[in-house]
Amino acid sequence: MAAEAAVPVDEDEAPLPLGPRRRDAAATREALLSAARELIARDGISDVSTRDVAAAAGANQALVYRYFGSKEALLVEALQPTEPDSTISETPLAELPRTLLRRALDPDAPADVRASSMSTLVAGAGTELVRSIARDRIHAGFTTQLAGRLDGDDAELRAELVAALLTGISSLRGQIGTRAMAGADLDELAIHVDRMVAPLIEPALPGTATA
Amino acid sequence: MAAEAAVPVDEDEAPLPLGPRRRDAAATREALLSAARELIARDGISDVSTRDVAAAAGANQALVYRYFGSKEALLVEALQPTEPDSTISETPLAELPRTLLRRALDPDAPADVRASSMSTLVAGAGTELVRSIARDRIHAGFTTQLAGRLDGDDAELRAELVAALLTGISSLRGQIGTRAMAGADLDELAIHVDRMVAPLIEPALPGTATA
DNA sequence: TGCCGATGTAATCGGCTGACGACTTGACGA
DNA sequence: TCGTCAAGTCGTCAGCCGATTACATCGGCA
Repeated sequence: MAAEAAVPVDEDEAPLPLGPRRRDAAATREALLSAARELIARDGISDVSTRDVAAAAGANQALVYRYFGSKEALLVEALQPTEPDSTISETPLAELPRTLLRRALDPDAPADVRASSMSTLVAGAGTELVRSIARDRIHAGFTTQLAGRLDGDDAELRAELVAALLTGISSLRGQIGTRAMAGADLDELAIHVDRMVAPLIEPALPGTATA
Repeated sequence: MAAEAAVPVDEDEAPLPLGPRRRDAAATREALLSAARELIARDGISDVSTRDVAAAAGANQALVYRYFGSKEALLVEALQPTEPDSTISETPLAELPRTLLRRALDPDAPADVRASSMSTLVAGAGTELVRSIARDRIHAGFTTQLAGRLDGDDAELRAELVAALLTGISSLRGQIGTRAMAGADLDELAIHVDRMVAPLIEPALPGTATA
């Protein structure tokens, strides 16, 4: 399954034109991380074992403990975002709901994106460790960024409501496979999401009573 | 223990989680089911073992297999709704969102209600069995009932969007414990939920294009 | 060249799990 | 009184898990 294990055209020096890359600690570590993200995205956090990760990475299971110390530490590092995401801060507010929706539901996204997505984290929230990771990721990577673009005093709550909606949609469509949700066209979904999110992100209308 | 001259048959299904109920097959079976629901509601579906259920029920672990045949069969029966719920069909549409929200977030609800709630089912969707149960439960117990009260051709999709929102809120507030969501007052939440759900349940506005 | 640390491997340990079979206990009827 | 059978108990098996240890091997450096 490891697509990069057979072709040693990676960084560093490449004095070996042929032959498998052996005894490369950094590459092995990265292969374990990559395999962990792949399995997390495919099977969920709670269904990942160190033996599966090692096998998928073409490495020995004991190396998980040499390089990460514990299974938890491996998962924590695998669930970290690989690169900062500026979607929320750069997308126009009017296009933001469907942009976020599209990204949350994209099944072809890279494994590291899917592994650390909100719905994957919520689905694997069986341990306090995963719960705290999910809490921090949603807060730092979603809530504060979106809340910063909203007006009003309860901007943070409204931002989390957007997160809740996206998480719920992703769960019902991608995991449970509810009929209408799984069969719906993405644009059709986006229309409804737009209308649901609008009251949260639009500035308070003067004509609408606050009660 | 020959002191009692007459043994009245009064302790049939007394809700006593403790007490040496001996040689009562129906009661033991029910105790196992009740304990399973309690543990599912507390720890999630995937964290329930037959030994834990038996211990919580004050029964022997082997009895799980005598009365249910397998762990799966026990869980399937434990996740069935104990009584039909007419909340969706009887509550006025205008009050429905906050009524459903209150019920989804009530931490004092009976164990069987919490065990078979949408968020619990979604959180334990690690196996295809649980996924199919969640699919059926949401469809029969929520989607069709709510969709039946909505107008328009995509009523089922809009009903599932309500389910997605409630599921997401319940997950973020009850499991992850996101800051704003966990700290928000329920009435404050209900105001936003009302505004989010309104575009889904209100009859199509004449001024809005259907495309 | 020969050493030695870094890298990788195999085997194993203790624990928990679902599942099963053999056994014991108790109640009830002939 | 005693046989029978359901109800409940006990011990165990096989598998997977995280984690650890002892050992094998490669490769750079003196």
